[in-house]
This record gives sequence, structure tokens and C-alpha cells, in this order.
Amino acid sequence: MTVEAHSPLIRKLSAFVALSEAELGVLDRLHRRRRTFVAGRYMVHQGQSGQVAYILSSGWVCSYKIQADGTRQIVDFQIPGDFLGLRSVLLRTSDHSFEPIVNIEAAEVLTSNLLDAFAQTPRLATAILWAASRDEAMVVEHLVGIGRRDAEARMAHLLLELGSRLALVGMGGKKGYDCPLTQYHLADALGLSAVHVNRILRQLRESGLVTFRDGHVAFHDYGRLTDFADFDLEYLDQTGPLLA
Amino acid sequence: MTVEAHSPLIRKLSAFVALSEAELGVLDRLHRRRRTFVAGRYMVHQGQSGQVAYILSSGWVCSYKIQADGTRQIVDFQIPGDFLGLRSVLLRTSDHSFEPIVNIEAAEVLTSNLLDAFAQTPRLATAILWAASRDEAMVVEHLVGIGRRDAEARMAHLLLELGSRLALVGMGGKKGYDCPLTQYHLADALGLSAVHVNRILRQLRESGLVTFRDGHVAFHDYGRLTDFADFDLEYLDQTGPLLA
DNA sequence: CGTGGTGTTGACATAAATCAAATACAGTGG
DNA sequence: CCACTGTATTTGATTTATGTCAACACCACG
Repeated sequence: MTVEAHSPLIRKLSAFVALSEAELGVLDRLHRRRRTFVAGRYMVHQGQSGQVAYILSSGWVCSYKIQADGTRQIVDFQIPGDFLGLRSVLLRTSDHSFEPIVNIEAAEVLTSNLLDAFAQTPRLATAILWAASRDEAMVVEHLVGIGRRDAEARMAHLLLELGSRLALVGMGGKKGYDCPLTQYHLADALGLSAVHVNRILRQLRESGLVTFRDGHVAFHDYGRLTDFADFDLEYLDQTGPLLA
Repeated sequence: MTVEAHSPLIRKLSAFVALSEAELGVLDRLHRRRRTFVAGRYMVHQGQSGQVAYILSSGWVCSYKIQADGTRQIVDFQIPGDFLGLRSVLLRTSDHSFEPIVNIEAAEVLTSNLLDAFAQTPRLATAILWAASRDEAMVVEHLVGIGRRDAEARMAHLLLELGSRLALVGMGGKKGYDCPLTQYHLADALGLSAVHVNRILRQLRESGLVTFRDGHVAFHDYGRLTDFADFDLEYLDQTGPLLA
């Protein structure tokens, strides 16, 4: 109970596998080292080899890459329950940079503790890796969106996807959700200019599909919106786990 | 020797870790089930849960997603030495579709055999997973390119990246490489129209940077091209392995 | 010799970027 | 309380990159 209270990760994993007491205990121990970061300060620098990962427990983060010309491409957003830097810890591979969008709370996870946890509870390891794999699938979906959808559909798709992910941790539903992103964040994620993002948001609002305003996303016609955005839950709805 | 002759994978992995005789033997056994596929016919259907992966030994493949409106986004190309469907085998997750670009040869790898191999030789498992992780990094780089680079830089970057990957398996260098892709493939990978791809290729050719013609890519000024494309090898040049 | 896939080029249409400027608003220091 | 600052949003005018449509050349292949 108290565990669930401070761990959206547990909530998320529970949606897919029933966690045993032992597994809950292991997860709980992974949450020992609580840390906070303030909005705007980057957490992990591009190329920095990570000895440490984080489990985000509250707030939003984005992972991004900066190009030589200074433009930024946001690769993904992380919401409570998501891992930050999991792959770079497991594979010592350099990754993108992370920046907290608001002040956040996260649990610091040392490589050794994570590997211990994985060794103790393979089922848990599988669940975590599977969730991470889902995140990768979303990056692919972003790629498809940026390459082949127009601005309006891209925006609609992103807002829907964030809604689905938030729903998994109880922070949103088909009505909408609170969202601390600025229009600049959306622009950098969608490969658009901030000005154009603003116009697109207006169009979506005026056509009665969705409103993004004052830190809140409100779906006005969820069915029509999913239709319009060609939003396919399949790549999120993985059923039937996992490692053989 | 005979192993190396038919396995670009071994060549690729050898660039990062010195493989023992035992490990080479395990790899060799993974290559037992030789199969061929003809160009154009898809291999793995979008959403099909994979019981089987492939190690590509000759030819080119692309992985892609088709959208509701029929447009296609190529997510990545696979060249000899690359795995196809590794993630879907390990995590039973649905993935993209695969299509051979030319007639190809591949070794079929059953899930159970792969897991056995991983259990026998953890170092090999690490090397393979690390190579796979490198591929994921390239998908991210594509995302950045499509989102934030103009068509010319995107094209230049893709051609350079393919060159680097081919060099790892001895199929290309800083002079150029053979490339069976059509301009349609390039268009679908870069999120452009085929017509525009043609124009961009002309520009690159006329500015003396690179020529793509008759199934061959020729770099005319490698240094200037990497500069122009903001091509950073860092995301390919992972040094210092791997799993702790 | 047709025929279909591929490449090439031109004319035109359009989505999105860029430039510019006004507004709103929260925080900050006087 | 107020002026001041910076950030976020909004909107219009214009430019630019890229897509779409159309036509033709080339070539391997049946």
C-alpha cells in the first residue's frame, strides 16, 4: 500500500503481471535513494556514460538530442513510472540527455542494485525490460509520425499517446489530463516550429477535437480524435508476456 | 575461417570483443538453418508475434511500418551481420514488418536456441545485445534527422551511416559502397517524396559531395560530407563494453 | 517490341518555417 | 503597490522547402 502510494512504476507493472510480495519488496528497495531535480537543469549529459539510472516517481522529464546547429529534437517524454537511463546502465552505451520539465522526484538506482534485483527476481526483470521495450516501440512510432503524418495528426497522436501512458499510472483518462509541457516542448518533439504548434493547437481546438491550454489537455471527442490521428493502441497494448 | 566466410555477424562482433573458440562454435551453430528469401516478399508481418529471428548473411532488408493511408515509413535498413526480429523474439513484442530489398540469405534462429546460446556464453549474449542496442541508437538518430535536418543533410547522413555500418563488415569504406536501394526506398526512409529524393541526389552530386547512381554510392569528399551532414560517429563508436 | 519499374525533369500547389509584433502573465526588486 | 523583466502564447505577412502532378527517357525482361 505505502509502496503503491509512492511508486507509479509498481502501478504500471501491475497492469501486466501480478507481482508477488517478494517482488514488491525488491521493487521497494529499489526506491530507497530518493532524489529531487529542479526544472530545466539537465540531469544526464549527452554522451555521459551512466553508472546510474532513475525511476521517475513524480513530474515529467524529456529526453532529447541537441544538434550542432543548436536545434533540439525531443526523443521522448518520461512520466511517473518510467525509467530514465535504463539502457545506458545495462549496456554502458551513451544515450540522449535528460531534462526535467518540472521539479521532479526520482529514485536513484545503482547498476549493481538493479542487476542484483534482476538476478533475484527474473520475472520482475522481464516485466521491467518489457516496459522498456514498449518505450522503444513508441520512439519508432514517433519516427513514423514525424516522417509520414502532417502536423495536425502528429500533434493529435502525441496528445493521445501521452494520455494512454498517463492512464496506466492513474493520471489521466479519456477525458484528458494535466500536462506541464510548453508549446516549445511540443514543437521540439514533433519537429515543428513553436509558432506552427500554436496554430495547429488552435485548429484542433476549433474543430472540437482536443484543447491544450493552461497546463491541461481536454479531449472533446475521443473517438473522432483517435480516428483522425490514426491512433493505434496496438503498439502499447502488448499482451502475453514475455521472456520465455 | 570458414565460419568468418559466411558470417558477417562474426566479423562485426569481432570488432568489439575477441571471441573465444567456444563462442565462435556457438555462433556457428546458430547459423545452421540457412534460408533464402526473394526480393519484395515481406518476411515478417506487422504485428505477427515472432517465434523466430534471423541473422542476415547476405543482401539488404528494410524494416518498416505501413500507415492507414497506405504510406510507408522505413524505420531502418538491415545489412549483412544484422539481426532481424531479435527484440520480438526476446520480448514477444510485436514489431515492424521486414522486406528483403534483394534476394537474401539468412540464418533462422529459434528462440530456444538463442536463449541456450545466451545461457552458455554470457559474453556473447552481451555482445549481441550491445550490437542490437547500437541499432536502436540509430533509430533515434533517424528520428533526430527527420525532425530537425533538411532533406539534403538527411540524405547525406543516411548515406554516411550506411557506409559506416557496411565498413564494419568489410563491404565499404570512405570511398563508397554498393547499394541496392532505389530512390523510393530512400524516400520512404527519409520521409520525403521520391521526386524530391531525386533532386536532392542531384544537388549532392553537383556539389561534389557524393554520388548515388547505378547501385553504387561514391563519396567524393568524405570530410566535407561528414561536416555537411553533421555526422557524428559517436553513436556508432561505442567503446568499452558492456554488461557489468 | 510492349511493358513495368526506375530515374529524370519541369510547372505548380501547399505545408510549414521565418520574421515580426502584440498580448498576457508570473516573478522580482524597488 | 508598481515598474520591470522574461517567458509563453497568439496572430499576421511573407518566404521557403517540399509535395504533387505530369511527361518522358531508359532499360531489363517477357
